[in-house]
Amino acid sequence: MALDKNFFQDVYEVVKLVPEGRVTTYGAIAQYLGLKSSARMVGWAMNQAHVVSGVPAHRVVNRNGLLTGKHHFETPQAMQLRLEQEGIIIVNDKVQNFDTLVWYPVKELL
DNA sequence: CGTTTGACAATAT
DNA sequence: GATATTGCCAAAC
Repeated sequence: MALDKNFFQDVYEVVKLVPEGRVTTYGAIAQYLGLKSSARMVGWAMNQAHVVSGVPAHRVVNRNGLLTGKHHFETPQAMQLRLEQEGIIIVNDKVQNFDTLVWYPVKELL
């Protein structure tokens, strides 16, 4: 984890730690980094995520379980497609069983 | 160098 | 319950 200096780097590491078939939220990541409501920075970081390889940004959704950032993917369908590929059911751009699939780094890695 | 905005979230009205 | 406001940090303008 190592919060060197790059906020983004930490975000990427946490996202990489997300288990397959599982999703996380911006707030969860922000919380894990010690912040409380700077989920926007996480979103910012994800904007750069497409530049970095190995960052499963498709596993990051908003606290509502909605695929808000699908538009930032190669194709808007890529996000939903990848999630479904991992066994996650997406309906109307929303993660089904989100409560069960959500993965909190603070809680799991603690 | 000051202002705006961004893949959000939590609180307040 | 839904809309409006605030917080947070960094990058783009």
